[in-house]
Amino acid sequence: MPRTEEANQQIREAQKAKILEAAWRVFARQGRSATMADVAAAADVSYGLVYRYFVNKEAIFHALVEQSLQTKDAAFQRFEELPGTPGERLDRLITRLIESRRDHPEVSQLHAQILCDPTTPAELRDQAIRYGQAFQDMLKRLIIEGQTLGEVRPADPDQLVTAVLAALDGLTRLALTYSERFHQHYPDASIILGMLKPPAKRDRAEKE
Amino acid sequence: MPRTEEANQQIREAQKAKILEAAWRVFARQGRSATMADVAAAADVSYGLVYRYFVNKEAIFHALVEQSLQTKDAAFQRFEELPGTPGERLDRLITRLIESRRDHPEVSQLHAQILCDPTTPAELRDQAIRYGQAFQDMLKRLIIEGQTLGEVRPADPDQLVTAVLAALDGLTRLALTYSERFHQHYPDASIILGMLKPPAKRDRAEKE
Amino acid sequence: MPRTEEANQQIREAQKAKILEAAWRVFARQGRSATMADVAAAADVSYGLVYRYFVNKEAIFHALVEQSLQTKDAAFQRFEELPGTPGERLDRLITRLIESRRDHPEVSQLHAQILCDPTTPAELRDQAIRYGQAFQDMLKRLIIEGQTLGEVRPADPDQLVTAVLAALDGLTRLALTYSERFHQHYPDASIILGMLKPPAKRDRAEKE
Amino acid sequence: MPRTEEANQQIREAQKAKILEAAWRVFARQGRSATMADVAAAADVSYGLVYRYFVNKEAIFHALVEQSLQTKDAAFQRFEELPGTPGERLDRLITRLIESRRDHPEVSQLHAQILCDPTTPAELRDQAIRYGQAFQDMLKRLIIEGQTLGEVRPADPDQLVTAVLAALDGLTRLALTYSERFHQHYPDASIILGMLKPPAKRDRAEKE
DNA sequence: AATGAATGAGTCTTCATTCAT
DNA sequence: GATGAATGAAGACTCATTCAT
Repeated sequence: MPRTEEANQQIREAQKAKILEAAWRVFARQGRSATMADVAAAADVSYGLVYRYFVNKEAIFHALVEQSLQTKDAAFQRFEELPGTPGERLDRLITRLIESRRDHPEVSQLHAQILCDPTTPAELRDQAIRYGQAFQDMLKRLIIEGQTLGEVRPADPDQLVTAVLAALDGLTRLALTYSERFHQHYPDASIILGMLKPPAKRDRAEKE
Repeated sequence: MPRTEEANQQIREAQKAKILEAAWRVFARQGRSATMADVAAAADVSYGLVYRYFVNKEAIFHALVEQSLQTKDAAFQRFEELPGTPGERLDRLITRLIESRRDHPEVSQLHAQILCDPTTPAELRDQAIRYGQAFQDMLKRLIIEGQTLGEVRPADPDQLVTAVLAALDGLTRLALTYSERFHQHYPDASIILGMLKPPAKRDRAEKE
Repeated sequence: MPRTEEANQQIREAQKAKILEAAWRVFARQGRSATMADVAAAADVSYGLVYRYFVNKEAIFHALVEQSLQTKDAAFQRFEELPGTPGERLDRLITRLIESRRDHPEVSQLHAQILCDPTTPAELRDQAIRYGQAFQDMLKRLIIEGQTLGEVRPADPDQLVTAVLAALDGLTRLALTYSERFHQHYPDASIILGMLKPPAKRDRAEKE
Repeated sequence: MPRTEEANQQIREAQKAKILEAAWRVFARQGRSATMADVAAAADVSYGLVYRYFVNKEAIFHALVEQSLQTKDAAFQRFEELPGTPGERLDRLITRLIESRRDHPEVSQLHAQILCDPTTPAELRDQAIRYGQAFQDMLKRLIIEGQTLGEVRPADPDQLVTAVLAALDGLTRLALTYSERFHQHYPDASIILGMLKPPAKRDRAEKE
């Protein structure tokens, strides 16, 4: 007696989710060198089943990136609607990001792996790059607004965006690399924000 | 008639250098997944010859890290002897590092690859980590000195070190990832230094 | 629908047995220099499949030695329970061994190969050496008992054991080397037993 | 100023002898798996020079076998001229062989290696087999003569030859394999000779 | 839908042999 | 005659992917 079409659909979705969830863990830890067998084992699923849901290894990465994309997009969506001056909102955004990278590093780790590994196919890489775009756009907008109010350092907005991205990525990779030893010195958001804040009078005076 | 021992010595050094030079290019671009055949081809040398100069693939990485280690150590050595207040020297140090990462990214790239790839053997990883230690120590010293003079933001020195390292690493990886497209927005040193500079009065007032 | 676990179990055992059986033939003939491809081909199995059942080449040798170990141990076990005087039992033991080496030389051949090849890893070599120990012990016991009854030549039991072992090993290697041409002159057990039998009176008289 | 032709000739012979001497040691210990580099190093000679004197690795084995062939042939020649009854001469022959195998095992070891290693080319193998022929022939002759005098066990002479050869070969391989541990139990010649001596009366009675 | 046995192309490494000097 | 740098074919092992059940 065959299952109903609907029941099959549910099973399919559940299995796919289970595999993806396992893939998050496995690839975050072991990078692209993790094997399909690792994924299957982590998902507690048979070897061949992974191929029923994903045509190949790369497809899993696609799905992972896609998933993080959606999550982030939603998060930024919500963020844009929050109140406050641009400077205040930048504070909150950066603070939240730093905290989330410290406490839930999987997403950033996977991202770092994909971008760092040169064997990543171009298509997947581009997709991963696109992932940060929404964030970059928003950041740039906030920075420009903040600059008009004097809340943000008067520098090229694109450079400021780059610097913040770099710092965040760097934190992810350090966390990935040095692990425990590093957590003790995880920097406070205010330090990172120093890149955005207008310099102290003294500094400006010195430069002149 | 055989070559003189001296001539052989020269050939060996030249070949070893040629292979290492090729390895820099290949591994910086392709990471640990580059094959020995890639290296041999890049060095324009036969497959087996690479093994005459390096016992195995890992030995090449060791040699590369060792090489960068020496370069950096020497650079820091010279740096420590330069004059100026801690703040001024920090300025110069960071500026120089940012520039060198922008203009000669191979070293940092290789480093990022080795640390990022989870398959890197522990010994090699440790060696690569050691590589940054001299820099970290110096940075911390300068920061602490700078704080006593009020030139550096009054925050946990270890966190400041971490933040600077993260930003530099992040820049390397962004440069590696986004390549050309990214260079246009490569941040000015003053932005990165914003993490170290004392915050403007306004900020401090807000916090109180 | 997947196979039952039981069916898989059967397949695995059958395949493992098939590969081992092929390994017996291949390694007995070609020694440690036989390739994994040879084994796979002899087993009529793909290259990679051998590695599903044996982690590496050495593991196959271990399995082969282990297998012969069990066979021999069982044979000796049965033998120890047989009736007769020590001399009679020695006769039967040697006779049987000589015949089995003539008729089923694979085991002894593999053994000779492993011990003869200086590249054999120590662990495997030790295992192969252990293989003969049970036989040596029994032989020595029978010899000593036989000597008390005057059935065995009064000489150092260890030397007698060594001599018998040497003769048997020599037969194996000759069989391995000279093959067919040799079988016609394969010695009767009584000749080998001449090393154990008490010398004729005349001999003893001559020596005095 | 070129050397004289004669001087060159001398150099050539000296070098060839040096390489062969090194080859004896290296191949006796490591078998056919020893590398050409091993030989060159043992001869304290450059890598490429070995190829000037021997077209390839196999040629070295040929030369080694040839060399032992000559040595042995000469030894047997001398032996055939010695006085005594066949039985006495057998005693002396076997005794001497056993002693020489115990005290100078290199020749027999190399031989064992060549015959044992299945990768040995047929030509070389045949040459090595031929090596024992002179000895076998003499042995058979002595045995037959001894049998007419009642000094040797009345059995098929070919089988007796085979048994003696096997025992000697076995001793060599045991010596090669078990090394020191084995020397303590190295059998006395009289034990091996037991295979040739006529059985004691009791034995013959049993058989009838 | 699910399983895991089977395949084989790709990579590292060794070493006999060649060749320029 | 002598040297040792250079070559490349061969073999062990891994793992993404396919397929019979």
